Amino acid sequence: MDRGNKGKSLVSGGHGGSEMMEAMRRQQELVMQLRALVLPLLYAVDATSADVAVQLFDDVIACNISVASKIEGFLMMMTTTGAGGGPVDDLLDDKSLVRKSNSTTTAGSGGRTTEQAKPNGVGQKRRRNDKRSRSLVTHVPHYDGHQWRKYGQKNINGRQHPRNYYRCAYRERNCLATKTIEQQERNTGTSSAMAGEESAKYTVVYYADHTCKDYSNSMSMAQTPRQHVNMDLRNGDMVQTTTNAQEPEADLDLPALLEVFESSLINLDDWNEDMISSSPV
DNA sequence: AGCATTTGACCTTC
DNA sequence: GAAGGTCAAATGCT
Repeated sequence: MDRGNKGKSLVSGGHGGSEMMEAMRRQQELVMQLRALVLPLLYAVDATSADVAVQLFDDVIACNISVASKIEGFLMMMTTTGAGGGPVDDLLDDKSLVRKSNSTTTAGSGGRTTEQAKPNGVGQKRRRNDKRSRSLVTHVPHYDGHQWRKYGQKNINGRQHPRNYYRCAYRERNCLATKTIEQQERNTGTSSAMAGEESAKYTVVYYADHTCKDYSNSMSMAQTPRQHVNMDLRNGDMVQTTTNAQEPEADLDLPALLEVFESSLINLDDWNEDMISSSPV
């Protein structure tokens, strides 16, 4: 439904800062995808080179984050001092942003009350128009450098394909990152089902940031967890799971992985707002 | 046996 | 009340 778009505030185009943030974010995503592609293969060939690659990737990401934070600071200054004013007005125009934090105190009607209102936010509902979300369109929704565990699937009203819900596999480390993956409507004129699957695009929406990053990085330095990429035949979906398989994966879909660099579209409408709303106080 | 996924129920938001 | 998001028991897989 268009419910999710109802409150979608618009960052007016042409803001230099927004464009820069867009580029930085896109760069981050692409580096993460490249990291997920290269490291498993490299570890299978030469662990030493792989360690160097890990450092290089981390350095690139660190540089990116550094620049992004500077831009963020600049944007913050512009908005809090009232200069420009546009983005702030847009944000306040969104009802979801005004949504109070006291809604958490109302949790307590059903049978799971205390279990659900956990202090770390686990069990709290998120909305599709959550301002902290970022979306990505890709052919390979599972190659993002993180391990995910599926926890739900829903048929969405009026959609051809169900929406799949994933949370970070390191949730026990208080990593609240989640994402949803939804296959986009198939293009008309597709002659065969297989062709349709192969060219399928997925909308991936990320919620919250990974707080398990340090852990995964340190793990990759010492012993990169082997990742298995399996084909979920029922959904035509690839599932990346964390296992301790001994053999290097031979089932990585390289063409599909490479394709992501040509086809990924990052929808950054919300990212600028995200940076503003989630900035430290 | 242990772990991940599936799926129906429950809860929150709109 | 409908729709979306999450939980958790059941199920399947390795």
